[in-house]
Amino acid sequence: MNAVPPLSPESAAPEAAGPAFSPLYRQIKALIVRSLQAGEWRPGEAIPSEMELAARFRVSQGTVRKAIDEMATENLLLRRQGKGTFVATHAEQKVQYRFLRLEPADEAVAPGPVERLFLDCRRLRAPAEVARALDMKAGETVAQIRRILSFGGTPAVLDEIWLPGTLFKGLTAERLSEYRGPLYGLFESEFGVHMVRADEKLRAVPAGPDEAELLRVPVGTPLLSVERRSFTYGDKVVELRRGLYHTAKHHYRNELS
Amino acid sequence: MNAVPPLSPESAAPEAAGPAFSPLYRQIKALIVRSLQAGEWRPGEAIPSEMELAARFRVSQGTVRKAIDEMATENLLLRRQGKGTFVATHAEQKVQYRFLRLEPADEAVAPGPVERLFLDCRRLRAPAEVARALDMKAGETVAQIRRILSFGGTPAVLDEIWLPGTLFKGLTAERLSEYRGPLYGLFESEFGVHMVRADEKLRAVPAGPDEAELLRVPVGTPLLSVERRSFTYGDKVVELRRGLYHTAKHHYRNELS
DNA sequence: AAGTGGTCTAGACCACGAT
DNA sequence: TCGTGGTCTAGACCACTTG
Repeated sequence: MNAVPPLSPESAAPEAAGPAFSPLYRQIKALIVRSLQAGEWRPGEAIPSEMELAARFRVSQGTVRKAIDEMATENLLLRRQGKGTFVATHAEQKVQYRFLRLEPADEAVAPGPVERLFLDCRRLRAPAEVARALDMKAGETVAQIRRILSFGGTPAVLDEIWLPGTLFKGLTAERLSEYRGPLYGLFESEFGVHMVRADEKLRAVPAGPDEAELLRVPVGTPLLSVERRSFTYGDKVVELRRGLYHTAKHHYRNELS
Repeated sequence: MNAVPPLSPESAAPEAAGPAFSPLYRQIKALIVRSLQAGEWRPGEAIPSEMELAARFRVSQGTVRKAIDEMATENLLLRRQGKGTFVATHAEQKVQYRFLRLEPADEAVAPGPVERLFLDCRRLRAPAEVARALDMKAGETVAQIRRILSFGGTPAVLDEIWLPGTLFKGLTAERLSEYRGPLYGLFESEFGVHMVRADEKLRAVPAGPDEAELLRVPVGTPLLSVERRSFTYGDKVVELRRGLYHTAKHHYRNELS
């Protein structure tokens, strides 16, 4: 027994250009991703057990397992032995601020909670550059947020965030201030947009006048510029973010392999 | 049949504090790592087939496979379907400069080859800070290299590299200049030291007088400071490196998930 | 005790590369 | 054609969590 007909490897990619062969577990994975995308299971909830999914897709448990394995290493799902497999979430997670790589330079300093201050939240027509990065037409409306993150009273991050207007309709400064925890948690629960992965481009730049004042540093101070594009399911860009990090007492940590 | 006696799960971690249980495939993985460490197979060479390893360790092919799977995702090994499984190498690899995340900001610009210029290569007693980072006693001898990387004639990276003297005995400026390709390739073939992973701390800093001259930028220009510790098998630190990246025409790329 | 994910095995067959 | 890694299955048992 190989697979239920509509799942047979041939049916997946009959084109001449693409990969000629797609293993069964990848097709299962794609189906599970589609269910996540459709909101069949919400962030934080458990998905069906491996046995149930195996029965549903008419494959063996091992095949489902391999599909889930990949999704777990991509941080789409979270396995907990004895309990089940859960949809990853940015809210109420042990590791808050999953995408923030900034950490205290001095190991002795306890990290402490992050203070969030929202400067403004507006809706406007997307500048050409922003529209291009967000895969939108120039002139469509976007939401723009500016905010500051502080550690122990000292401002360390100045963020400028751009979001597609259609996805974030009722976004206001008020709702931002009320919400506790990371922005991505709010995006999930209030707008049903789950950030799955991101890429970043880092540069060292001098602080401009406005930025210097907001971060309380002299004009020209070197800052770490972090340009991030965030994606949901299906590799769709849903956020453009430009962060300026003051790296006197913090640094950006990265692991290579 | 579970395992050959000396591999029984119990024997792996009888301590009270540590993890009470270590699956068989992790024990196999540890054995393979030990063989790599001992140089049984050199970088670029093929290791024995899964079947051979299964016979050697008296486990099933699936168990060996899971061990190798983990090592492949950690970039210790490289699987090539139909050919075999190979020891990862920094030399003669498609992706040269595996640990260098700098790339041209303008996508239109072809990357082109990197030009390397060695400024000096000395042996000296390790400053306290360097000794601590390299897990050495203060005063032991270390090798220090300074060099510049240029792209298309424009200097972009100024590196200062510290290596334990005991591991890199015959290291001279001459041998550095002669070798083609990434430093880590030379470390592998000439000194038998294979870099397996690294961590980095990034900051934005102003260019000092010397640095400014070498990188041909004005004093005070913001530079991206990249402090890297590199590890061999067994999590042993074997390199400390401080890079200053000029990020006007390049940026440091990172992926988050 | 029951249900979940985690491990291990054994065997069949497929895709790929070299010969 | 052969040997390699890659996929898929089926079944047994283990470890962890909850009732």
